[in-house]
Amino acid sequence: MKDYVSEQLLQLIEELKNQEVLPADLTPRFTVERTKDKSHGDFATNLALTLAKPAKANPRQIAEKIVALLPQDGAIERVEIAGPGFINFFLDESWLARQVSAALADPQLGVPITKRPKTVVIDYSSPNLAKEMHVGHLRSTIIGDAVARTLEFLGHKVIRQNHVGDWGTQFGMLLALMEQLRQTGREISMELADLENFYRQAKQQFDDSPDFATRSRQLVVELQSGDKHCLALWQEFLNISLSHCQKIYDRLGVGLTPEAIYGESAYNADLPLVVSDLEKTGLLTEDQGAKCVFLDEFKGQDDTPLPMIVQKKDGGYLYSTTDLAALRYRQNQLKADRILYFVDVRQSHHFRHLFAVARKAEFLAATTEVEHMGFGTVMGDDGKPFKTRSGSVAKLADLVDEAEKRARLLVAEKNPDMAASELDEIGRIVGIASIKYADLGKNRSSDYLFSFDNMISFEGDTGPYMLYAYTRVASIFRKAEIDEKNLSGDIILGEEIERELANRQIQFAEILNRVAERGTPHLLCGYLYELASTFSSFYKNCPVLSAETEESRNSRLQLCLLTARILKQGLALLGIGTLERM
RNA sequence: GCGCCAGUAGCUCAGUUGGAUAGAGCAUGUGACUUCUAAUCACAGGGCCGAGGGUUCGAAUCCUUCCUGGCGCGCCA
Repeated sequence: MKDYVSEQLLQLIEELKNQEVLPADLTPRFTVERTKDKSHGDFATNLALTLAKPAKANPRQIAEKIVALLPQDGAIERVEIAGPGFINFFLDESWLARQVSAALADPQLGVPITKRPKTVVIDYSSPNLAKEMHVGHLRSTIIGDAVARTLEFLGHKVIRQNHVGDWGTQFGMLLALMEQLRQTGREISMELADLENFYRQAKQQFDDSPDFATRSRQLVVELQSGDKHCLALWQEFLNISLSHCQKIYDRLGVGLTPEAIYGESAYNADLPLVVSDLEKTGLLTEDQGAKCVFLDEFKGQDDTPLPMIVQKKDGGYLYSTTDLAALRYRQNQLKADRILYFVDVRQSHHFRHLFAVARKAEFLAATTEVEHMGFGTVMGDDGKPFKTRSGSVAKLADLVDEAEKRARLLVAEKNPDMAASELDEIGRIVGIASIKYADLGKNRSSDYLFSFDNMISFEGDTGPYMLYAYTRVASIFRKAEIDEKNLSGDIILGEEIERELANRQIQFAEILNRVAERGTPHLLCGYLYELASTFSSFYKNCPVLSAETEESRNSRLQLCLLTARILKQGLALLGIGTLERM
């Protein structure tokens, strides 16, 4: 609708140019926005205000000219000029009602499939397989997942890439410990059940025992040269670690599968080629024995050029090299039109550098968009990165356990007679929803404070509130005992709150497009919360099943149905499941 | 030292890229359950948008100088 109004205004500007009210070379910047205040209509534009200066006229006079030129339109009931020269648009009620009917008839709920589908590669989650997944992986995993789902819903082809850390020197000490345990006849898979502890043991031995450290380094070299024994140990380790990750993904309802795994080691063979190709394009410089790329835009202290080192003086490669290889693979093999990285915002400098080098080296097509979708740190009550009470990094699995436990407790409090199995199920869904909603609801790029108390408080803007809102709609249909497929009749927007609800409902598409464009699921959370809260208010004020007339009852049932569908779909795009009762 | 990000109600956070009277939730206070789930709803109080200066019809938003906090900055990832 916003786009539609903008379109008309653009035509109108041309008309004004023909009339020589405006200079011909002018391309005005203006906005069409939803209003905050109902008295300002449903939409408003500042066009007349921005035109005042170039037209050398009073903004209100220009506004009048604009209004006079606006075509008669079924969607707009009336137009008003207000304040210093804003033009306010009031939506036609029957038009709004028809939009609701159309959305109900549409499996996409009124959200158009994109006319220009893109292949979008999304790099997210990407844990280090040497350790267990911890709280630091939460945001990348669930924000990336939500954006992936949203892009798919809009009709794009999404390729998920889980760029796991499965290579590097730390694997030497892990393999050394595996080897040692095997010699003493211990069952390795058992020992690896607690990855975190395994890593700690290996690290400790590495620090304490020179023999162990030597063996570790030796194993790294053997692994890199493709030694069979080493590769087998390494593969065994990876399998176990990956299955830990998959377990977390499944619990969290994250749409990552083994198919998405394409780790650092996948690029090993490519690394020398990256370096030689950089050399061919003349970008490579040797500096103090290391192979570097220097770009003029990247300066360090005292204006000294800042290199991107792609090969160390000992011949080893670095993460920059791997990232370049990955970027090229995504461009050439995966045919990406757009590449998104959901990685800690602290790496933003690295990514700027990486993208610039990749462009210069033509590893990326000029038309390919690449964006670092950085996210902030999860903080504890003390304002420092979130840790457990004992001061160690919080394992994701423990976090999920805790959330489920707390959620179950509160659900049990509300439903003293509920069967244990149902409590488990509901507690699980509510717990996960709480964690995910609390995280996804915050602006991606800033740090946020993690608090179980806030997110499982069950009051206000929380995951549980969203699920509760959904169950209330669901219960209406249970009670009514009607098949939603048989609902028909016109939508009647008699009450102000009904109008408001309809207005929200038809906004879904606009929100999803913005989420997809900016990689910001918190906009969807905010929208769904407003929808749920508008619905709660409607639910209070407008009896549905006992509505005064049959027409009103039918209309309200349809408003309920669309609310339910948008809530369910919207939450699904966030990776949050719904419940029919709770 | 250089660079990036942040500073909005007691707390946690929004603020549609410069728009109309800066908004939510929690917490506090008041009212509403014989009526579709009160995990709810309605209402109230609460603000020098870190500070100063500038740009203009109009600034939380843009520019500038400071203050405070966080994070980066050549062979880790």
